[in-house]
Amino acid sequence: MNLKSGYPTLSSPLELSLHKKGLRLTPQRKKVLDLFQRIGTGNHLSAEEVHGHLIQIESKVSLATIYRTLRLLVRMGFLHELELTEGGHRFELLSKDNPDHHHLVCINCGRTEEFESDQVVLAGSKAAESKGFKLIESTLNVRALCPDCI
Amino acid sequence: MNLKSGYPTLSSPLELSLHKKGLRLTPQRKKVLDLFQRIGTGNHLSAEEVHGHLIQIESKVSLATIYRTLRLLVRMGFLHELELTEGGHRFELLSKDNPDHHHLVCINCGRTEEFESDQVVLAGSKAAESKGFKLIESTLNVRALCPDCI
DNA sequence: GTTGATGCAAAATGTTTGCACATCC
DNA sequence: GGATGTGCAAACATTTTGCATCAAC
Repeated sequence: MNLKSGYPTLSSPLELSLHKKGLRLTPQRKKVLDLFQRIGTGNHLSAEEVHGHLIQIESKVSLATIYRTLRLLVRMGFLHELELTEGGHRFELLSKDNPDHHHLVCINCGRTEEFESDQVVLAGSKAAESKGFKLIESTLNVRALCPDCI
Repeated sequence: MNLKSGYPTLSSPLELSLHKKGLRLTPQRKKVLDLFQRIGTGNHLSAEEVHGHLIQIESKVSLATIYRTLRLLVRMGFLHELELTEGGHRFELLSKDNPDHHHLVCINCGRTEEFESDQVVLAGSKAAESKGFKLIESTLNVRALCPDCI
């Protein structure tokens, strides 16, 4: 976009956030966030999977950079880190269309469904308030068996 | 058992559960569960910490056995496994006085408070039901900053 | 040109496993 | 006595780090 003369280069939210902190927009960082935006909300990828996708589709990115980038994107609020499964954390895109939501995970096959619940959010904030804590986020993980695994 | 005349040896719940499955009551298993019962409900220990406690207090137990025992005790319903922190899971005693409860964790210092909420339990079971899943357990993790870390 | 970022390989964690020996029943 | 459990050390999986080189600004 805006490749030719005349049009100013639009700064992406990522670029803006990075520059605000004196950090740089690198192809690797852009590609990782792009990947999450391409696969959309509700997909949970591990670091290894992100690496695999990027390698396959094109460029060589090192796994170390993936880890560094994922942590960065979480810190900057672009991604959300999940701890649903054993063996490695997973990440998902965070956006306005994708507010606080919770996960229903099949402990047998790993199938994951998402759902929202105002009561849960409310219960979390009341708990935090009553103990004098400042709420950051609350997530409900429901471990269950999916229809196929019952 | 019932070695001497008169008084029958009381079998512990642990021993009963083990024998029911053809498994054995070993000093290591007893000591791990004893430790959790001694420190009581609401304390969350990592495998490494359990190992440390047992080494200190007395006997040599190997870390491998701790891992095996913790998994066993979870499978048998004596302990509950938590995934509150980065870097290793933690375990806590499970008992009647200690029903489904949730955790409020300070992401800075790790301080943990517990709380209960019927609404949360309800929201989890409704979510499972609506997708045709069979509920196993639901846990709300609230990430926050404690008063000292704000 | 400067500072921050990447890639590589090595190290650090946390956890599991194979196998010989010990021990519970 | 025979199956089960333990300890040890080695294997594994995931994540982090030191350092030389590279690239964004």
